[in-house]
Amino acid sequence: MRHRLKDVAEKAGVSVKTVSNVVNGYQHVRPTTRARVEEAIAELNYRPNLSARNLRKGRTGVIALAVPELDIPYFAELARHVVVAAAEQGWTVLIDQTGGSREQERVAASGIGDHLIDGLIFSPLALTAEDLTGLDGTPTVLLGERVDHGPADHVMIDNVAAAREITTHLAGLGRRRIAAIGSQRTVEGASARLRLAGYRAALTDAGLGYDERLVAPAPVWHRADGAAAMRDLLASGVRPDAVFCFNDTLALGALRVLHEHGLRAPDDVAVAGFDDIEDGRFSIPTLSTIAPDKERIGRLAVELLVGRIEGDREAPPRTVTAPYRLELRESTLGR
Amino acid sequence: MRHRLKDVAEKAGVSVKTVSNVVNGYQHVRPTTRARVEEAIAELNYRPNLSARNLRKGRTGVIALAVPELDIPYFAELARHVVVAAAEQGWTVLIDQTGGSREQERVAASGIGDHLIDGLIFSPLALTAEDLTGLDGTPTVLLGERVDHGPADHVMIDNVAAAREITTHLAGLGRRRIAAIGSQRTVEGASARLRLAGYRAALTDAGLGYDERLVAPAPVWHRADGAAAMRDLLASGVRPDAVFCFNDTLALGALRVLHEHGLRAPDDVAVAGFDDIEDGRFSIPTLSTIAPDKERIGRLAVELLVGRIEGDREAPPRTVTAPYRLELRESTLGR
DNA sequence: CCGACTTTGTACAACGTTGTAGGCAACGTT
DNA sequence: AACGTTGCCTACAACGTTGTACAAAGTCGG
Repeated sequence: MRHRLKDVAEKAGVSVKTVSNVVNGYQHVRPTTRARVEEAIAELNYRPNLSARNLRKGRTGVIALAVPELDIPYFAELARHVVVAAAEQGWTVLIDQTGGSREQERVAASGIGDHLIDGLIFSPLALTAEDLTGLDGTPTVLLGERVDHGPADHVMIDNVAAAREITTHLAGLGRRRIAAIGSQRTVEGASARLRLAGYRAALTDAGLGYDERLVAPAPVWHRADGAAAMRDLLASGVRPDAVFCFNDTLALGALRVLHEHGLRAPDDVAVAGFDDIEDGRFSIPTLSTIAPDKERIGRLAVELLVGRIEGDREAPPRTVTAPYRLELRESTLGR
Repeated sequence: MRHRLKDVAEKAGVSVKTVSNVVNGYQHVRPTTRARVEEAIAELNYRPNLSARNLRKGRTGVIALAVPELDIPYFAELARHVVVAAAEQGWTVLIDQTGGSREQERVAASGIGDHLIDGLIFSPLALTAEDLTGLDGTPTVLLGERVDHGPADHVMIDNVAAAREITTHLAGLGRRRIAAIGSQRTVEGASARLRLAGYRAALTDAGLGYDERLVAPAPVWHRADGAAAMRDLLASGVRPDAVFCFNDTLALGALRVLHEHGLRAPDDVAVAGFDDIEDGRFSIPTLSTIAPDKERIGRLAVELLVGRIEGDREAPPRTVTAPYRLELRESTLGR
């Protein structure tokens, strides 16, 4: 059976509030009393009832992390960092999968488990800025590029610069026909738009023309979509000598298809990705990529959110930019 | 601002309890009253406070899933299935990462967020049966092979049979020097022991001798460990012509090292894994593996847990076995 | 040894919800 | 007309905790 403050109080011969004071580490409890209470707590294996505490305090100590899909490695890795950063500050993280659908995302945004959470770290795909303004005021931090000047705090990396940098790397290898995989025409495709912009800027920098036939769309960014896009590129006869994929899973799918066609990376086609997921360090060949500082992103998101929860909720939204690194491996450099 | 039952009640001109009755769908509320209340609810955008409801009802509607690491794809995929299965029955899932350490696992087991959760689905690595008996009686379902006859419900697949089957497949290809990667001598290594047993049984079936030098240990089962183990095997000069890796990430690491050594899979060394993670369908070569029915496992775990929460908590522990499939791909069959 | 102040502890109310008990109409039955 | 029955609704208490107000005990300076 679970025990309550009352049980501990009776056992220690003090009032309920005194036990509460001990549990919460208040001063003004005589050491002898404190010891007696602590003994009773240990003996009964007392644990506070969080629902009651939350009801009283108006806080739950739980924040939610909403991501499109956990089995996209990037989000799984990010989740780990968020959980760790939150735990350091005594917060529990509830992880929610939205599947990337607008409906699910709206449900998540408007209060997973309703009053269960104090704040939300949210990596939206489909949601628009307007969807977010309708929130009841749950403190929210956005990850990624979806909403440019939304009503919430925001952690991002400079997608345009990163995409430009890695495309420039491809051009620097002497590649002239650099393809891109992952473009999207939908509203959801904010990241895609930014990365495409970086890609185009790099082409201009390198004095290369922009050829629309070298840009392959991918509705979502799974391995299978990268594979399909690469197949289309090869079938269309445009013969790229390099491909910049807008994320790593796309790139892994593309590598697979190149292999199926008997083409070698990077000899025939250099391949670069974006995200630096674990797989890319062991793929054949290993994958050159943009490595966002995920640990930093997770930590910043938690800091912003906790600041919002405990501080001024009406302060203007802040946008924080996290650093990234160029991680060059075999898929562009060879062995 | 958030509204309470009381606000709705005042607006609708009824008592607080009547609003509660409407919210909970009780009968004996006149349609006209119900309509008036519902209108007020909509107008105020009322959401029940779960902490208060939980306090009153003694239930939170939240179950936790504790896994070692989310960025091990197997667990991420499993998590998705658990979340989906739970959502279908109206339960929210809180995902917790234990990191596989005994200490963290014990914390998780003894009540993540204390009274916040009604039950726990738990995939332990390091915890022993005794650790679990100490629980306060939070309904728990175990996943995986750790605790054979522990005090809790259990969902598993037949590891011995599966390992035997895939090893037999390797032998059936005519391979004579079949190595194994992933053995563990620690208490944590229950899965490792079972899979090793299946491997040995298959060797016997095939009339092959057991050669200890062909069995490489791996303290944890990440890609890097598979790579290290494969390197050791090659360096030791035992030259296997096949490897059964105890999970897919180990196998991907092994494939990588074979490639670095200029060996081809499956021509020189056939490679098989275990878990059927997404990566294995796009790796080069694609990976032959044991495919546990993860969707089924997730669903069974939720069903067992909910049954435990809502039903008889004292019933004897049940063990349920989920099916698996042999998924043969290029790493053993070639193209 | 007294008054003022500090320390230590207590009683009570409140957080928002739901279960229990019961009240008041309206109805049909004797 | 008196009665029990049913349908609809309300008042109250309780879940376990903590903030507020205050009482009791201890300490200190004069």
